[in-house]
Amino acid sequence: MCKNKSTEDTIRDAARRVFIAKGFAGCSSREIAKEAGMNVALVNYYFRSKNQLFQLIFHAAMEDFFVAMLAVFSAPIELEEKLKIFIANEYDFFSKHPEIPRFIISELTREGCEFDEKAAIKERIEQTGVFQQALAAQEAGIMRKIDFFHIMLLIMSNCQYPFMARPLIQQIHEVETETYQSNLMQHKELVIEMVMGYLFPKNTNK
Amino acid sequence: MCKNKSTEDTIRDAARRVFIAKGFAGCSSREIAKEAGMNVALVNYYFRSKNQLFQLIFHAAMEDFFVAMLAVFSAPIELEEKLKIFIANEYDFFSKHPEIPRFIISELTREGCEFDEKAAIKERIEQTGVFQQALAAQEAGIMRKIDFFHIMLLIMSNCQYPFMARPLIQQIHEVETETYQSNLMQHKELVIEMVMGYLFPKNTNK
DNA sequence: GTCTATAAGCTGATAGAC
DNA sequence: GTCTATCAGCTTATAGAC
Repeated sequence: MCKNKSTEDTIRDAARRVFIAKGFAGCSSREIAKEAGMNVALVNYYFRSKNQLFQLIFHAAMEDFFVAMLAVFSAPIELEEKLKIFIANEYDFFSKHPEIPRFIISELTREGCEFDEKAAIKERIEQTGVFQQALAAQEAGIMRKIDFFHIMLLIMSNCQYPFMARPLIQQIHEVETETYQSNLMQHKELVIEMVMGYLFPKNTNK
Repeated sequence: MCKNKSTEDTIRDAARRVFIAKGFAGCSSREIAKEAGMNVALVNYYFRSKNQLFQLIFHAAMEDFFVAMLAVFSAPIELEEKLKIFIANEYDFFSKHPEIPRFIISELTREGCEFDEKAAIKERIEQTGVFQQALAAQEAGIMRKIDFFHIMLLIMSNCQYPFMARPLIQQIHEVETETYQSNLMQHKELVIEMVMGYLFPKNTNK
């Protein structure tokens, strides 16, 4: 009901938009202030420095990114169904936030982007029990025996790249952005079929 | 035999390294000059402006990128073999130039990066005849009937993302860069198996 | 909390000496 | 061709008035 966002929140939201669109190096504090309808002094009053504001936005983006992944892994369902839903969820999430994968990868590549700390992503994935579930499925002969590294990379490649690469693919295929997006909805089904077919090969000898 | 590169070439090579590592917004003309062991005035003497130098580097990178793709498409070999070699070649190329996909996608995303012009990638792919080859294979029932858009996106996702996402994947899996690179060599085989298996389903009923 | 004014430094680009 | 010196304009960040 409170339509009046605080100054702090207004700046934070503007910063998120600008940083995600242009990256840390691609924008100035003044640009963020302008986007928020404020002035530079206010940005530094609330967040001390451009870098500190950036860390805030970046860590929040990483958190959203991983939370979207972890939620499904924790669900008490069969592995095959779980991975299927996982892929579908990733497509839904990135349809709403298509810039996130490029933003995260670009900024992690940039020197001076501290992020060794906390996170501990692997631990958090382990805690969902999905590793053991995969191992069990592999032992039972249901799932192809490949390392979790490859499984994750496979899925992430096919879920994230299509959103990151839109400008490049459009350069090649000369389709409108709307057409591109609807093509990705088809691509999702195709990815599910291919990845699941590969990870869970059915010996269809009746 | 001529070990003395010209000043122009020295600056161009330095610019390539710096631009590809840090992006247009992430570096200054002075930094490029310093990397080349020159001063700013020389950079602008030979290339007029930072932006003009960037366009030169970027267009050359795009050209290398697409030439690496097109070479295989033109070969007079069977489609299945062709795509297999294509994937292997992409992995070889990106092993040597792992920053290229991220560089191209990041800069194409940046506003102010002109590149609608020339290129005409689609035409150049069409001229290799690989489209028709795919259509023929689909008509003959050898190849799964999906649009070339999806085939390309599938292959590019699985060939480019693993190189772009190294910092992110290392964040998750906590492996050394050397280990990561050797994992990608395994991943190549896995990608070939999965993609080829999906595109060319064999009804193994003997 | 919010503003203007200002600090000190970096930026792209050029003029002019050699 | 190569250099130093310099330009106007932008950058991050802060000091001080209100």
